[in-house]
Amino acid sequence: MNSTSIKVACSNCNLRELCMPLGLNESEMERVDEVVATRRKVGRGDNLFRNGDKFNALYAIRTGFFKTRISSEDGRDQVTGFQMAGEIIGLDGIVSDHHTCDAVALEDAEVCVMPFDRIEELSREITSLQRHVHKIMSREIVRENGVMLLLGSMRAEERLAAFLVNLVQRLHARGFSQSELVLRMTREEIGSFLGLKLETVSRTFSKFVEDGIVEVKQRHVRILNPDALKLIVNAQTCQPS
Amino acid sequence: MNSTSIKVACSNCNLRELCMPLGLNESEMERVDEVVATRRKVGRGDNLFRNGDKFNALYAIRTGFFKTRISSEDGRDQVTGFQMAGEIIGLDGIVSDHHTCDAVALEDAEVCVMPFDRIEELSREITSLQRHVHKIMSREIVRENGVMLLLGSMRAEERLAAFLVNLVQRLHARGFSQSELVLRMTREEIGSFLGLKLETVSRTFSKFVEDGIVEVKQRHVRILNPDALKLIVNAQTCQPS
DNA sequence: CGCCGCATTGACGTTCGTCAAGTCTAGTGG
DNA sequence: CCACTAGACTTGACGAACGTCAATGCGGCG
Repeated sequence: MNSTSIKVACSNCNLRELCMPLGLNESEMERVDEVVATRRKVGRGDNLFRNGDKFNALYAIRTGFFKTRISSEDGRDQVTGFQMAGEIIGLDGIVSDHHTCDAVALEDAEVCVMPFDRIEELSREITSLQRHVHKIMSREIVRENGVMLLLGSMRAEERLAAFLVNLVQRLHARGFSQSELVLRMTREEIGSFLGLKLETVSRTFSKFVEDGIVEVKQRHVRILNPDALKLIVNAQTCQPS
Repeated sequence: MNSTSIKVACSNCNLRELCMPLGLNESEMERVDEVVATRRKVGRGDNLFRNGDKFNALYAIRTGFFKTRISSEDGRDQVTGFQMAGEIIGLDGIVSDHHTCDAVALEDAEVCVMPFDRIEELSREITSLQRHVHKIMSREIVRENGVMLLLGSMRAEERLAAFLVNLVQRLHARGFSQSELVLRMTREEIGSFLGLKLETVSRTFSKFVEDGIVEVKQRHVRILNPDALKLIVNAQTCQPS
């Protein structure tokens, strides 16, 4: 009953189309399985890694929900992303051999530990794995570009709408509802991610409720009018009344 | 007088410690030279690539200055970065095989075209090149994290100060002055990057001038008090008077 | 010389932050 | 079973920071 005996191979994992490259043959598949050295459980509120920690591995989230966060010298901090099952965290550590952000579990979680040396070694031999690693990093760059657009040019309503649309879309890709979701983070954490204060997040939720776009009961959100939400995201700045 | 005859090999390029991995032996060095397929000149105002273009290559900037920019559906756009000699652009294109941003030359420029297939091929064989490619991508992720912090939690003065400190530091690493710089971009482009309007950028410059921190004459900036500038970047939110 | 794009400056408005009071919910312990 | 508490959330009143609009200045170039 130790962790190796109950080990689920990547090749059997139901998240494999999220984590792994497509089109591997059987022998490649077996070798990629070996990239996952161990699993690690992270309790709610605990850090998977912290700013300053030595970088050794990337982590594939098997279950649970994380936030990543950076802090400025004077103590302000910024949530840089929320990560869910099938997503990879730790890429920030490659450049300097040390992590530059904190990864905090927002609910009890389990991750696959993938030592980076092993990833590099294997991706020298398996072309599709190499390409996959490059894509994962590029995807993160493109994602952050999108967040920069959000933070640099959107107003509160647009930010929150974009946030909800993005979350629900990612959850849907994992088999959850398109219209209902449970937020794993507080208003303050949402605000930190969106560059807003928690009160503004709360007010904006209330505004959406008034407008009949969503129902909100604490962290439970039901999207009543997804089109309206998407419309807000792409809103021209000029709307009469 | 054609482009191959005047070709400068990476191994002789004075930017090699910025673009290339360290610690290559001679034969590796020669092979890495071959990653650069051609050079390409880009006139001021022209695009190196555009959103939607097929992704083929990464580009190392030899001379000149670029901005990268993404646009939302409704026409707003966001400058996602300014790039100078020795820096690599095009990483956004890897994930979807198409570029997702525009790269525009802010002055006449020349880039080294590095077909990505060739990079991948060679980095399967030269471990230090592989590691180098990973670091470049990770560095970009970390850079964008920093921009998110800036956009999400800093006020106008802090943003502009951070911008100036960052620019001058990168220029200094290239042998330019620590205290003097010529901006290659308009106030509007600075504003777009920092999530501010051009008037706010202008006003904030004027404020810095009043405070004796910088001298500004159009795009010419001289930093009189670098410590004050760095202090603003890390300022506690509470300052009396 | 006159034009044009870029930059500066001022007056005013909007959005969001701040501060404070109060509500809801889940969890604890009597 | 219910009172009690702590943390998260909501709501209102007010103010600060930044955006908007408009007038003006400046410098380079044909």
